[in-house]
Amino acid sequence: MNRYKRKEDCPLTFALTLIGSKWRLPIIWALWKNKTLRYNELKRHVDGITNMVLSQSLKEMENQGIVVRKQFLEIPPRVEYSLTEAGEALIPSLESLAKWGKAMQVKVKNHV
Amino acid sequence: MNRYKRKEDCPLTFALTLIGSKWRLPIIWALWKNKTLRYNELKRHVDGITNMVLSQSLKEMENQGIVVRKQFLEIPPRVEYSLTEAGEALIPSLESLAKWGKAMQVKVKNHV
DNA sequence: TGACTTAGTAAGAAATAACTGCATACTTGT
DNA sequence: ACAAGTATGCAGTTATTTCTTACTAAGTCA
Repeated sequence: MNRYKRKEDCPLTFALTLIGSKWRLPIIWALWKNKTLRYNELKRHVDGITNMVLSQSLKEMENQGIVVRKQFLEIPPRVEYSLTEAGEALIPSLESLAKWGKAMQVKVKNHV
Repeated sequence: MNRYKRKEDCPLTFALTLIGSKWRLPIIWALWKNKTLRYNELKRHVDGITNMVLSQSLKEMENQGIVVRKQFLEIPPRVEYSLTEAGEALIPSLESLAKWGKAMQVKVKNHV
């Protein structure tokens, strides 16, 4: 008895499609901590991410309204990324989730 | 400059490993709504899930301390699943995330 | 001229997650 | 006797994500 005909209609599932893949949280976190980062700076903050995945993710997050891209017409090129208001609105939820995650980590450690 | 040497140490990333895969939220949600469900009942509530994925997920979630399995020695077999306290502690975070997700859904609809 | 910088792109391979279909062993209802 | 319901599990395949290894443009600096 789901409230939603399609799973995609559930706001929670929808939220997870926005932040649930492997690199979304690290990207959001780096932007939150630094407010504004250039492409390669961001890449250095998100350790291990490839160009492919980073540029793809940024493009998607821009379309989804989580991230703003600001391009300067300079050479060498300069592009700055930051969170939108909607992106920042996500932070409290993430902090709440992180708190739960932390408690779970402790529990697992003590149990095993 | 991550605070954690390994990504797995981040409580947030850890939380997502617990709830981020395709069927975790639907399962948790069904158990939250109904408090206690037998295996096949649960399966009917989580529309489209396969036995493979459901039984696998339940086993993992039991190990992770999110779900309790209570087995009755009857014939035909009876097994009841419910959320642990830790599992229920997750609900407020999910509600907060869902609220954000809902706002994002509206935003996307209005924009496109 | 040739190396260096920045912000990406492209194509294919590899890794991971999920699905399909079937099997179990026992009991109740028709 | 036979179908249906109980709680799973396994093998094999497909689908989805992520990674690898290149490569680009335009200008600067030596």
